[in-house]
Amino acid sequence: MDPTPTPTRPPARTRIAPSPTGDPHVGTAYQSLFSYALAHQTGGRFLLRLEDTDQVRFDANSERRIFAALAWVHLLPDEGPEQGGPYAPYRQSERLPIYQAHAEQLIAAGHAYYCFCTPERLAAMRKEQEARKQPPRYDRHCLTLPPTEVQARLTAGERRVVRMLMPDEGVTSFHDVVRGEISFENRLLDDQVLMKSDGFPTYHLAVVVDDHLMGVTDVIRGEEWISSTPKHVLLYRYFGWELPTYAHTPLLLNDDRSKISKRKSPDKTRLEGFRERGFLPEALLNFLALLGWSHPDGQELFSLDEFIRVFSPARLLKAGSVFDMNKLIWMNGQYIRLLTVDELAMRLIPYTTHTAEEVRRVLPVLHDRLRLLSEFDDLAVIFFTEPVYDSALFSSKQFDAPALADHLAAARAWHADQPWPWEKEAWEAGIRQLAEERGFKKAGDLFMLLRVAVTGRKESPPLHDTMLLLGREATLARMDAALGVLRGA
RNA sequence: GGCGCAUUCGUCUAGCGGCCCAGGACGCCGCCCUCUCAAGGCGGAGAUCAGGGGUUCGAAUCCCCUAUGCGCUACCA
Repeated sequence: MDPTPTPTRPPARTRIAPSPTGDPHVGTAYQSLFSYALAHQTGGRFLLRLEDTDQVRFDANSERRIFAALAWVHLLPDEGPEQGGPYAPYRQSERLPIYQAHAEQLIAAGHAYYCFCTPERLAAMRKEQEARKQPPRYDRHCLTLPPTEVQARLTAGERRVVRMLMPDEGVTSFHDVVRGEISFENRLLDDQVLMKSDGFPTYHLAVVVDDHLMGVTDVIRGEEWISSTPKHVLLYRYFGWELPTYAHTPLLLNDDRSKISKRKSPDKTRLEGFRERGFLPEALLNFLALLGWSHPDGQELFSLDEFIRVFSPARLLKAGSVFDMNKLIWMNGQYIRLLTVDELAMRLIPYTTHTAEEVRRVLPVLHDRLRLLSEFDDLAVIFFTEPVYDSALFSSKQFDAPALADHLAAARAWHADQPWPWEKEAWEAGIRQLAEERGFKKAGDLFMLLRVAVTGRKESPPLHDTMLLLGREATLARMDAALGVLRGA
């Protein structure tokens, strides 16, 4: 039984390279999903590399949280800062000498140069270019500095960056697995900063050096990186390295079709938020897999293992997709229904104030009513807390309050006479007969009267189930309490 | 502004020249089941395949143009 791509390719080494700057992002799980699947379907490895090169935005807690979030969605890396690996260290901040050496190699080869321009000068230059409606690009002021002056300013310890020297002409193109050939004119490329003045590399240098050194064969990343890819391709060429395979995935979108953002979609960006609200990681993953990709057989519900089996980057779509919370919630309900009572009870523990025993007891009647794990306590409250009656709920078209009280009293007496436990068929027949005797136009109205009396709500699991779960004494006591309200009102 | 990428029901998508006056899923509506709410079952509304030109006997599918959207344009990733 193997209807799917027996990969006829060497093992893939893929990576997710988040920057630890805050809340673990849904995009990280989205990208990881594809990279994880490709690596594992080819017998390769999936690695996590921390791109902590921005000292300004760095957040010390972020790494731990990213790792926990990936663990939660079952996308643990095979190599990374926590579990190590043959290409450690996996934090870029611990690889500074490597980037330094590579930057110097580029300078020596004439593919990069030192730049001493101040932020002020660059800002002024950009402003002027903008005013003249020209594309903002570095004017290469420092490219022509005499070598002796460069040397002198270097020894003086002046602040400087290293810039990449872009070719003046020609075209840089690369093949993208999902979009085909993409080309950029070299003369339009800016002389990118490779090494910042604080000694840290920029993304462009670090990603190329590390992907190569770590043996990454397949780069799967978001579409927002397409524009920078020519710079990366040029770097590979300067270093004389073999290019990885590129696959740029579609973007996750806000409702207004802009790139998904915390500001516009606060409920969709934080991975921890999904966990807090009671989404199952397998449902989130399944949902994410269906954004920008579809199962070859049209299946909507499938496991991570199944996804690994059939995933192919070539089936990735080109257009971005809006994250539809409605469908995710539906899918979560599907996954909840797939779980056994015992499994579900275990999963509910972090979301409930009740004991595992209590959860297991009432779960059978709540199972089909749950969409989010966090909804459990609200649904279960009828079993654990005495109802606070809203007299408006008792209102009936047919009877006034005193009449309802009489009916309820009769029903209460009838229940008290029944041998416990109340047997379903007999109980239901009894209620219907009582409804008829007491002149109810619809038997359903008596059921509703009892429902409100016993649960304090107009919606609940089937009444008989509910009463059995509550027990004889509690059920009768609640009827008495309801009677009090009805007579007082 | 420049460059790049994209464009099938409200949303996620199937489709890779004839099987499509476009199929599925979520949502919505109705019906069934039913003591309520769910779950489940059945059915319905919903897309002139962004627009316009080609190519072809035949185009959602290939080519060109236009429009629109998005992305990038930092010593952020």
